[in-house]
Amino acid sequence: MAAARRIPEATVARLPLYYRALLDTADQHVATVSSERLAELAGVNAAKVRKDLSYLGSYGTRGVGYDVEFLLHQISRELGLTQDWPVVIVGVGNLGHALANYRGFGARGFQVEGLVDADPKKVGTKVGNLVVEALDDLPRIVEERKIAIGIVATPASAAQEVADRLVQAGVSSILNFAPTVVTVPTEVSLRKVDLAIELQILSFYQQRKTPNGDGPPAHAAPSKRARAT
Amino acid sequence: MAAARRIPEATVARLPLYYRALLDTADQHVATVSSERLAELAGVNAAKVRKDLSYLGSYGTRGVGYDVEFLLHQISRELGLTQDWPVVIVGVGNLGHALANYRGFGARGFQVEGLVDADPKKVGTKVGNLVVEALDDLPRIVEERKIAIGIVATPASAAQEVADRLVQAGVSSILNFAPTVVTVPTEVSLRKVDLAIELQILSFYQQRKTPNGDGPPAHAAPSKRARAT
DNA sequence: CGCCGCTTGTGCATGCGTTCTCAAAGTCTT
DNA sequence: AAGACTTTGAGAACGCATGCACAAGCGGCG
Repeated sequence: MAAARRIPEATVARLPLYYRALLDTADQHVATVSSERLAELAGVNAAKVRKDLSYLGSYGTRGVGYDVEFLLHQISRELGLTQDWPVVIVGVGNLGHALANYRGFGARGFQVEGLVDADPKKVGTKVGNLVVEALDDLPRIVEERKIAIGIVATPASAAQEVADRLVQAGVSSILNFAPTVVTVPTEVSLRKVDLAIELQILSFYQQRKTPNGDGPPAHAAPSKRARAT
Repeated sequence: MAAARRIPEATVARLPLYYRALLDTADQHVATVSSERLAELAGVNAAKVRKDLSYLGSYGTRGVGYDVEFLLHQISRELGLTQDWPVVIVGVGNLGHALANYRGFGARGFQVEGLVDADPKKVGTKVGNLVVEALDDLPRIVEERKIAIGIVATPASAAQEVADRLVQAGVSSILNFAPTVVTVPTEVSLRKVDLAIELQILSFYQQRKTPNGDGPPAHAAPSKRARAT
């Protein structure tokens, strides 16, 4: 079993897609899938599926396809889903609230085991079956509940400090929902989800579709100098 | 003006970052920024900033940098943020609720002008200052309010049908939050945000960090050229 | 007025990711 | 048991994105 394989980042990002597709397939009591079928379910193309899976090992059978249960096991092992990951959510506003109640996390082994907010008025209130705790208790919470993953769902202004505190408390992976850039030490993993940015990207392509007739002259001498002479 | 410039996808995805960084800069009454400074604020490197911005045009001044206001205008024009984009959210569960109340959208010109749910019990209830409407009213809503962008915040099981209905109703850009693959005609833009997938990606790297006893050796030589025959 | 220092814009090299293609390797059929 | 058929796994080519390095261009200073 060749350990320490180097799996490209792009492949890692697609493994959860395959995982989900395989779960669906298993639910329908299908024993094997071809790369073609899996590709269809995951919304990618077949060659990519095969190459991605080949990074994990030669788990397919030529002429047949992949054993669904076996592949599920391999991918979940690779993704670290064979264990449960307790997570803490910092910031119990609209978004934090929704995330705390989001069933999709628990279903994949991500149990929300802590809800934290800086606002004293929120501390002590219940969300689902959890009680909101104080930001200052973060180190204790993280240690006691062996939390490795933190979710930042605060306003942008608080995000960097919260991230710092999470790192300080011992968290080594952070998922940031705040609309701002946060930096963390290199040994800490960081991913971000920015809702407004996704819309802006859509807006870019949308705008190119709708030739909105009344378009103002592109070069509408916008204020400042900067282009004179 | 050289219209129809082709802007690489990777660049488009970063323009909102620059936009946000520039807004912050403008708030501090700073008139010009260098690519270096902008890179720092956006969390990328300076060469990338310059290359990205060069796709928009030669808007910088050598020896000086970029005029903040001018660049803001150019980027917002390119991203289509000079106009307002009414959006409709389908699915008023936890997530839909949070999205409906999320201030970040409105701040960038994305006004939520419709909330739709298939559940008759939810129709008629108020969320913020909007009343939830019926799924069947989607065509009317989209047309009357000139909505081009739809947000899917339903459970996975409903997502594909909702997407189909959105397209049918005339929406041409969709942001999908449901944890499933949805397909749309090629002329419709589609982006997805999958919360659980982000956590799974973190889990992958997290697992490689924590040498959890029975696991593979902790250090997976990162610089390994791996290419054994 | 010319020189100097700064910052942009871009050509180029490099690396990563995707896709095409096909031999290898298995199953199924007869 | 052998040949036909199917599907994987990987080599190779291609294309996109990144990062380096530097000339071109601009403002400021002497």
